[in-house]
Amino acid sequence: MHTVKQVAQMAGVSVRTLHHYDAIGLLSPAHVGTNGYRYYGRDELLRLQQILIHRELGIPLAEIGAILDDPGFDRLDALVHQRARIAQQADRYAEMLRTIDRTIAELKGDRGMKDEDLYSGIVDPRKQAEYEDWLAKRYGPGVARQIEESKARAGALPEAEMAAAMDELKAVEQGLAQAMKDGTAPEGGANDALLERHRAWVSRMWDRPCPAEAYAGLADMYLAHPDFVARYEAIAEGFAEYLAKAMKAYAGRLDG
Amino acid sequence: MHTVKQVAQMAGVSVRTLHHYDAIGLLSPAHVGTNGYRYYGRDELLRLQQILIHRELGIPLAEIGAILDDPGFDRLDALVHQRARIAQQADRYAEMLRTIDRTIAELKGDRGMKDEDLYSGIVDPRKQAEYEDWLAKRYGPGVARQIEESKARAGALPEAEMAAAMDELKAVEQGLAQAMKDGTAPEGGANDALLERHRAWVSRMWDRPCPAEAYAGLADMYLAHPDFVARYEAIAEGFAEYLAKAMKAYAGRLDG
DNA sequence: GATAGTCCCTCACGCCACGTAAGGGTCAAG
DNA sequence: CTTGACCCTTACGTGGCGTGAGGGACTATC
Repeated sequence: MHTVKQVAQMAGVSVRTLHHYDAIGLLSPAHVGTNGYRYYGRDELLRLQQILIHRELGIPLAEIGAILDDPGFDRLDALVHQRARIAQQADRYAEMLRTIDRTIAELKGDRGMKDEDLYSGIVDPRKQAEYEDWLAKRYGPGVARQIEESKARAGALPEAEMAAAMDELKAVEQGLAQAMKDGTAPEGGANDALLERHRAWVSRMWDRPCPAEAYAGLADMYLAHPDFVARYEAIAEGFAEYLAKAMKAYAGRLDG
Repeated sequence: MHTVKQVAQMAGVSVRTLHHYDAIGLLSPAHVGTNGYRYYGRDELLRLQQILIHRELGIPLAEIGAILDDPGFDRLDALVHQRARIAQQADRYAEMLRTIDRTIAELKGDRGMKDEDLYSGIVDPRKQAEYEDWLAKRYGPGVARQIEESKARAGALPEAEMAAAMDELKAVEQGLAQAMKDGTAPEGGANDALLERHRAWVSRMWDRPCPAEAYAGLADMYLAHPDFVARYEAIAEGFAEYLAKAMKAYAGRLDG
């Protein structure tokens, strides 16, 4: 059990903020003493973490409450989701850095930089005019026109489909990485559901079936090339090898 | 000269915001027509960029105005400064990601995570008491222990090195993606510096030299495998093909 | 040259997420 | 039993806009 000040210091918010969150029913203490003191436990700390992550993403408090109190709310699922959004923000910052660099270069050298380029990465994607378009594209109508547009550039997938595909890939990888961390053996059948999703994903991206041997070959290819290794090692230490082993074992079972 | 709406769309702010900035004297139009219309020029766009960067860092508008209007203010100098702060923020996001990952792991596995660890990266460093400690840790002593920890897992790269490698890869990719957006031809020699960095990176990861043919082969491999295509298309539409072309052309020049 | 559609303007009130006192209990250490 | 750091509630203030309302201005088309 922690007092307001303890929680405030840990979480980097003010005491007033905790009072406020209590007042609006967003975060109530686990316990209130007869003296009126607020005491917070582990669960409240976790909830506060969620609140702060959401807040960081610019979501209004009322909405955060609605999300967290939704009966269908799954903490794990939400975290995975928020992780992706945070990663997006991180990317935005990376682009801001590049924009600043280019602006610096221009101030020094006077090379041409288009006006709108001044803001790449600084623009909050939520506020960009295309955002609603994007949402509509992703969930609603207007798909027809969109497909036409994206076919202009041959071979490329529509953005929405690509985003969905990346999400799926990420989810599968996270699942497998977790399995590794949990000590699940790569060769066992415990990961088969995830591996099947992975294989299906590959097949979708190839736009043709991915039989067992091809899948096993892919595993070898992963290990042989640094970009893959780097990418998977970034997810978790030792993950590249784990993934390759799991894929080959699964392929073997498919063939068997 | 741009109207309010044009500027608003470029910069990702609302028209109301521009009105507001005008009202408080933070950003005045270059010109106001007899009809009262506001018109903004290049200088104002640059100033707005500065404003938004500062705002992103949580600096109040009044203070931003004071900073920008300070007679000793040097745009270049300020940009360099802000760059550093943005980079710091980016680091914070990276740590948030790690915190989230650890929380995910804990929710699944119930392994111990100290209460205060729930907030590492989420805490705004300005508010955290340990901020100075953190700086000391980062640049000062205590480095030895860190290195020891990361070498615990043999064979794998130390985390720090991996992070640096990923940064380098990202930088190169971003640079090439930008070149593509700028209309630079993939086969021309304009990207050679970046491509050499890329080849050197591959070689470092392989831990053996990467001759021209191997590099060209890698390009083919990129195109042949969905994970790569997906990853590069996520960076920018058409980038997978662009990168492959550039790599092969560069390999050709190396050989020739 | 009328009509419609899209832009632009100036008030002016409202709102969210707290900040900031004011006034007063509580608790652990010395 | 006092001191000082903590806790409480109540209440008003503030920053950075959002969101109309009401009304001109410009462009295109019929």
